[in-house]
Amino acid sequence: MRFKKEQRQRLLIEKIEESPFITDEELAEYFNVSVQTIRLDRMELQIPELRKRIKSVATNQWNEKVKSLPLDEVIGDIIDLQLDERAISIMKIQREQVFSRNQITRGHHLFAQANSLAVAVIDEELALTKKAEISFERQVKRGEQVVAKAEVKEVQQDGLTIVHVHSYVKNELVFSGKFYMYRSNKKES
Amino acid sequence: MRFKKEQRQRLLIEKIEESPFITDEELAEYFNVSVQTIRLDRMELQIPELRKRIKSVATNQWNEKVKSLPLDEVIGDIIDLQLDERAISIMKIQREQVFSRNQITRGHHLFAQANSLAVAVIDEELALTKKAEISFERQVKRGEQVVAKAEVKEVQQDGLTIVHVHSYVKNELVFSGKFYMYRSNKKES
DNA sequence: ACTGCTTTTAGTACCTAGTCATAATTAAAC
DNA sequence: GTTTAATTATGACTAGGTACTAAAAGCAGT
Repeated sequence: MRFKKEQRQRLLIEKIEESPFITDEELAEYFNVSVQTIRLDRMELQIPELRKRIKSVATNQWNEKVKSLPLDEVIGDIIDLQLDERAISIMKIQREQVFSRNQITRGHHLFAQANSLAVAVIDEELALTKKAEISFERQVKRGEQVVAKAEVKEVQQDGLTIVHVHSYVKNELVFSGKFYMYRSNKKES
Repeated sequence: MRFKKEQRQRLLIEKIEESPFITDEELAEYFNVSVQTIRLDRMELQIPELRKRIKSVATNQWNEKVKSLPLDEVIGDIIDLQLDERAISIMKIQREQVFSRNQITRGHHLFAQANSLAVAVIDEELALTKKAEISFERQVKRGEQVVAKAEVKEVQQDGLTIVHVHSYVKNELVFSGKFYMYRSNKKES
């Protein structure tokens, strides 16, 4: 039996996402319907024709290659910042940040958000991480919004600064870390 | 004056390389010759038609994307892997990975390399990081090649696995970390 | 069983950005 | 000034569509 419209259209979206270089004819064969049906579906779903899909893949990545370089000096969006005191950033977990098998966020993204927040909160041209103790408290899934809160705990006379970062999804702790930061061009990150 | 054949063909190659999404008609206008001449030129020079050029850009980059997701599942290139024993990966620091001000690698990239190596070394469908203690020993600059070595230190009966990762630039320790990993769908990363 | 509605097919004309082949025109070389 | 090379024109055909019209099939309620 062939699928009915609704399901076919859902599958169509997937199919095209998965392999955008497929013609209407091939799709028609795949779904065992006429070419016209596929075209109606594409129209309803606002899916452009093959050539435009190909072109957009080509141009997107043309642009991405040029573009995707800045943007991530800080991971996540900083929404509050009190230098040398505290800072808050939010980050929504995207598809690219999760393991495809189970949709769980790969740890280094949570670390990156926290670490870059720890860098940002310090009132200095540049701070570098010297050491960190971190703990992943609960799994974070795709689509969830992670709120990271950094607090400067201690500034030693040599500049070493201890920053605590706690990350939450809806008030639930998902990550915590204690970062030992050096100011300016002293040590490492 | 219009160029003569030889020169026009040299420029044609450049032009198409520079902006591969240009039609024969636009090229004809650009060089002030007929469309047919452009087509003859393309034939002589073995340059495929617009649609094939677009498609090849798209497939190239689509493959890269498809490849670079699983390849991105591990940060850096794994060059040695002994499951549940040890693993080595290398990563060359690119422009995008450093602070533009001083060319020092942002910490989360070193962490990401180490963390994903710790995930990879574990002989399980999927491992998640529970906790980590890490230390940035020396600054890493753009262009340097970081060699991360992971060693499985301890596997407890509940599956908790401790992995040590040491990262080097030319035999000099730049990063070290102790990762507490859970196997499969137990806790967090 | 018949009506009314949605869904699916079919068919036509037209489009873009080409290919391939042939012929005619123009420019350059000797 | 003729020959050769380069350019342009012309017509037929292609893939992968759009846009539109119209017929047929499927089904749901009465």
